[in-house]
Amino acid sequence: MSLSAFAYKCIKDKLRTGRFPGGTMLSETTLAREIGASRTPVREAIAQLEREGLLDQIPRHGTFVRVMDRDEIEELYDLRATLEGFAAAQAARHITPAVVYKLRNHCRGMMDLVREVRRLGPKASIGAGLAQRWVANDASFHTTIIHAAANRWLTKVTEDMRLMAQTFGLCRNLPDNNPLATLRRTWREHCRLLGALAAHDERAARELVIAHILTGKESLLAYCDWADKHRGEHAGLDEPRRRHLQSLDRYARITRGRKR
Amino acid sequence: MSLSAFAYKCIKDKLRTGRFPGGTMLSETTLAREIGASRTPVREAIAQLEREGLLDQIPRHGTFVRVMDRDEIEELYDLRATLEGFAAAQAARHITPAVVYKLRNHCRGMMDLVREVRRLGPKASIGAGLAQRWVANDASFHTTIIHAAANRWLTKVTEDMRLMAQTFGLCRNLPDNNPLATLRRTWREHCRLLGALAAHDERAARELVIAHILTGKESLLAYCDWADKHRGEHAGLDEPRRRHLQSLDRYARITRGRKR
DNA sequence: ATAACGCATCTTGTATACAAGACTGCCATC
DNA sequence: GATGGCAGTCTTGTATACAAGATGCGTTAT
Repeated sequence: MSLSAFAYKCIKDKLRTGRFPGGTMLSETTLAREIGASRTPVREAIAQLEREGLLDQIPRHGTFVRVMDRDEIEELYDLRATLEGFAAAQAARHITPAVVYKLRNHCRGMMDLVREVRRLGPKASIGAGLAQRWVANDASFHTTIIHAAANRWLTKVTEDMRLMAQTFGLCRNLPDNNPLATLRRTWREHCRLLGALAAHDERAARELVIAHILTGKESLLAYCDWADKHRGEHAGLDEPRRRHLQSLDRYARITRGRKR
Repeated sequence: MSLSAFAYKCIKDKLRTGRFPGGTMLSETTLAREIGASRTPVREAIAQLEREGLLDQIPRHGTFVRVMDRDEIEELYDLRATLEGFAAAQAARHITPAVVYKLRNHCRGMMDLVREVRRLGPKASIGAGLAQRWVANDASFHTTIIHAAANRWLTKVTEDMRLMAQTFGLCRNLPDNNPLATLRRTWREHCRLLGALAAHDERAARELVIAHILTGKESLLAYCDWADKHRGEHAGLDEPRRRHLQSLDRYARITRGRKR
């Protein structure tokens, strides 16, 4: 594997796991040192991530982790709904028994998760392990459908969108106060979608997916609003946090002076 | 402007105008010499064009101008139909009188084109100038609608798709044996779409755009089939053509050995 | 004649040096 | 005290040198 690819994976991982929160400034030199390569491959990785919409490179100023405002999140989810709706319709047309079987297994896996969460009690918050399995199952379900649509361009574009949703993704630390209900709803919607796909019902498949994703959008936006309202309550001023706020400020200043 | 951006524009232009036909091998060194820069900016430009789907870079072998097979063209147009359909629906929701006015001007411009072509007589082939104006008008019409949708991610993705369609774009040298009819049809469809948009009729706008693009797909595929059938009839073996065939061969050999 | 080997030359991948813009903080000046 | 300039140090942008894989062709051995 090339160093560029390695650097790309490194940075993307840190982005996905929240090690580099929005607004963080990334220095090519520093990253190169951390990764153990020269600036060249790091630069290529950064360029690619910028093209994918995860970073924002401002000439001669620096590259920053993009932050999405509320409108942008809404736009992203609207587009995702359209794309995955199309994917579902195409999948319904082309689907094979093997894929149906695979999707059914995913649904079964999610049912198991529901059972485990139910056993924890109605108010218990789910642990990191369960949350991770949940996210992985959900992602895999959607990805399977996208691939079943058998449209290479669609696959590429949609994967990009999913990555962004996941990265900015606020889903990761979504503090759901009723995970059992959310999980059951997700499971139910997946099952219904599976039914439509197996029956080759293009219209139903499209509409179910669109509704599914728009539901996700609503809950994410609700979380955004909640987070906005409770902003600034973290008065803990440890060093890295302070530095992050500083870089975020710089980013805001530069982009404001530039784009407006 | 940075040299990278300049190199990007240079290469893209040559790609769009058909100077680099599908299968051509691009050498970083050679391009750098031509552009008058070092390999670094050229490399960045190539990387970006690869991400956009116009080039195909094969590690340690070279980078080639992508060629699309029939299926891929079909997939591209299907996706474009979905994306631009969504754009039209959103545009119908958000559209302002100013945008309607702009679109009306475009329609008027196309009507002028129709008149000019009609004056040429029913069987005359249209010249390069007219063709260029036609393509520009069409592109601008669609782009205006996409922007009116007010979804930044959609704009980005769709522009990429349009660029590809245009580049591979076979539209450029589509030998239409009845340009007047095609032009009139295009004009009529644009007018009808404009009506739906002005009336804020989301459903009609979406369906009209989808039909419009799928019609384009059909005529392009028909041309592909025609070109396939008449392949190999160009027995003229001038030096550049020969070199191109050679590079195309190499490309085919490598990708075949690699992907299959 | 044919197959295999090796070298010259192509390709990209990576490291590094240097240039130049942009920010920061200090110091001198008003 | 406020303000303007200036150097040091950050950032990215570009050129270039070198490494290493891939290719093609000529030579040689069978």
